[in-house]
Amino acid sequence: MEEETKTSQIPKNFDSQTQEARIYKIWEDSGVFSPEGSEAEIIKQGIEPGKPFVMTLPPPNANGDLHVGHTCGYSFQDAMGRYYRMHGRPTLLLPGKDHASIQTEAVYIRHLEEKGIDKWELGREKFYKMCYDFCIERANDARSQEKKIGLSADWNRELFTLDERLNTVIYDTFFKMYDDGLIYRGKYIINQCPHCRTALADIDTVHEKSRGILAEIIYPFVDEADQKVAERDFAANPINIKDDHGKVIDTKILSLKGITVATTRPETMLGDTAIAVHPDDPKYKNLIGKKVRIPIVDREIPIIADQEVDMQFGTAAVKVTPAHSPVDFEIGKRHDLPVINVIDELGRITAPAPDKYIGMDTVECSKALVKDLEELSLLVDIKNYKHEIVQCERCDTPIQHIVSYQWFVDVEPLAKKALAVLKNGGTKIIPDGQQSALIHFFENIEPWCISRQLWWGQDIPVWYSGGKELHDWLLEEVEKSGLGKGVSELSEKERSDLIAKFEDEMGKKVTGTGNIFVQKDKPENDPDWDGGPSELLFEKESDILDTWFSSGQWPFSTLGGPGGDDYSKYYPTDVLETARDILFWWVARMMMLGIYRTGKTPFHTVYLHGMILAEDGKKMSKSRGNGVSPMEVIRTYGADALRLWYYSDTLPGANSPLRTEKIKGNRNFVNKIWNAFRFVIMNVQDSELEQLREKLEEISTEMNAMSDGIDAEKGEEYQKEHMYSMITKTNIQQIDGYVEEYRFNLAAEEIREFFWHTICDKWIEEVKNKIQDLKPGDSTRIRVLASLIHPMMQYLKAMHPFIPFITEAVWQELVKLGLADGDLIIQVSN
RNA sequence: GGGCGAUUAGCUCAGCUGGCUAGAGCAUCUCGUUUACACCGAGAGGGUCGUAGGUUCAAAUCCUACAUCGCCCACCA
Repeated sequence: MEEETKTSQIPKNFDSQTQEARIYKIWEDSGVFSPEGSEAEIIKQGIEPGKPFVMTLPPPNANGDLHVGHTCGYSFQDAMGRYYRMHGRPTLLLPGKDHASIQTEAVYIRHLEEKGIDKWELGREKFYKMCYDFCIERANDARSQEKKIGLSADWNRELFTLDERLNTVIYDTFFKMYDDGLIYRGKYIINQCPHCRTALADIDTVHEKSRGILAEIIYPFVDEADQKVAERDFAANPINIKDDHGKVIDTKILSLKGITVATTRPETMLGDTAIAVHPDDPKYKNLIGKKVRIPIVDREIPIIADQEVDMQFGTAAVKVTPAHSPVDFEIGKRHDLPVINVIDELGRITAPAPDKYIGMDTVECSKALVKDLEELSLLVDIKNYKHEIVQCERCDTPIQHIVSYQWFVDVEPLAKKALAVLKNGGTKIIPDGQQSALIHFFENIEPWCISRQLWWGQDIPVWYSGGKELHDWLLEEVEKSGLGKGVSELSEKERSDLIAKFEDEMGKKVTGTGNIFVQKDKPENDPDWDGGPSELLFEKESDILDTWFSSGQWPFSTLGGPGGDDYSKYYPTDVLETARDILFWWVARMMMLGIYRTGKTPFHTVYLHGMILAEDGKKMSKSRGNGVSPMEVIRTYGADALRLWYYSDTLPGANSPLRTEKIKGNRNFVNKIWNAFRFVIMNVQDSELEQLREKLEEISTEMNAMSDGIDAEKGEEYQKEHMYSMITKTNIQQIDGYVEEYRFNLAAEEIREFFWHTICDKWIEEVKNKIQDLKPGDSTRIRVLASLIHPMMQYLKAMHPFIPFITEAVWQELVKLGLADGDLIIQVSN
């Protein structure tokens, strides 16, 4: 009768939906999510606490729900956290949320647009406030989802990347880098997204194949006498026309009127400042140094020689537009060419282009020019042409290369140090292949543009005396003059002369010196200004920082930065676990900024989990509608089932299609664990609990003392009693080894295999047979049961980091029976 | 153009530093209601480990080339 009662008390199936929330509450209440809490518990169990185990968790973007990639990361982070916590290390998993500047701004703008609200009408201040509230709300949602996967993070330390506490650290880095000359303001060719209306770092762009045109245009010689040279040299060197396979099928002789160039973007001719040819090209050799006239614009430009020009491509002569092509910008620098910018921030043609074209967008202008050139008989050819274009990563708008003043970080010296760390093993990337990729990235790194013309993000802590326009104007003048000094180093005379020139050119009165103040708060005075404080204008930098500038400091900013309490205890951190696709964006920056700011690499290991694909093997995306919400999976199969799938299937370096049937299989495994213990609990009589407890303790003591295996001399009975425990112990050691080597798939497989097919299929069946005829209270029965329960309980501990909910749920049942004590989450074994 | 990776059972994938008849989950087939679990158990079928060479006593595992596929980076007009 009693047996029946007990069985009916425990449901046949583990109901993850109701149980998980209850279990999570137990953990939160236990206080062990904080390193202080876990340390106290470790000490309480009489164990000397080990070195803290610390992970700063990748902050998800606070603009949407968690996706399967986020919960994948959390599963690995949590497994490591729980594992080391249960191995006596005070553990800190530090959570947060990322403001994700450009991405969130794009998301929020769309959100506003749906409500018919325009960003520009709203105004900066209001937009910021509303976006902030939006993020905080989303962050709350995200947090509750993080709890659902079982994340044992220290919520009291959670931070948002725009938190004031972080700003302080981040600005300190900015100031230090500025002082070290690593941050500078400069006029360079940048990627401009006309839709987002901001500059973008190279890494924030994507390259896509696109259909376009290739137009051949004649730039007539200024000196008609040059046609004679052309007549001789062009005829002697006809252009080969090739088919798709590179076979020469025809030849043609170039127009003698001038130089024929091929371009995919005719509109940029408005900003051309040279024609470049290869120095050894026999066609053009004798024309180097001569001049041609840009059609329509009527500007004379020189023919220059540059090694970059490919003699085999097109007409082997290129137009050079330093303002609108990165390659041309470099050529321009080498030959000291003027930079004429004819495209504005919105992607429209602007002065000094001819009036007719001003205001057109680039495609419109290109069409108009082609037509006009044709009328002038200067268009030789136009055909469809497939080529790669650069797009904004966020909105897919083709980016415009334009020249403008931006803030840059000279990352090269930082990359060198990071490279050294990678090469000497200070930080190891898993998988290996990605380590090579990162090395390659560091070896080829370019200056990082960190200013964005956006509203959502961190202010750049800079003030301009007399206004930004004046400063940038002075910068340009100083550079042109070749004085070789900065704006701040101008003599009084030089400065007043230049300012007078500026006032004259711009037709406005200057109230400031053009100096720059790198600080957070508005400066009170400018020592070089003598016009009286009331008239002094300080303009705040309106640009904001690239989001990766702050998230790149995450491992130490969250710990309070150098000098902070947490920093001294918990930095450098141990492992950084994240997705492979932000290796260059985030991991690279954390290494560079971390080493720069602290002198230490921020983590010894970077574990990159695989990318999760939809069941159809493609990337999950909203447009395809093949996305799967992790919350839905958790609701259906439970968090443990999903976690276990991650461990066994999302290997580093792999792309893993989500397999529902496997998750279902894992759910079955979770249920199997539940029922295995259900069997045990059902069999044990209340009257036997006392004896059983004693026996279990006895085995525990024996097992702790035992190191290399069972002592055969102790007899057969003894062996029987400890056999299961011994085998289990060995198996657990194997699993520990896997975890410490980050081979989670092997650990997960082993756990499944061992518990299901050894403990359940073999041992439980054996025990069933052994106790079949024994009466409750029989000492053999107690011994047999204990010999099974002991290893099963040990195995619960080993399984806990992977599948925390079911193991804790079972453990709590054992606590009820007095067979276990405390919470499984902090059962420390050393 | 450069970098990284993949190719193993019907499907999705394991297989670390080379070594017992190559594994798992799911799927398929046969049998089984034995008081933990049918979200179960017992068992079965199924692979010349992309191709061609090479190193070795021994290769899915190391090397070379090729083929196919994928991802990332990139300034060819």
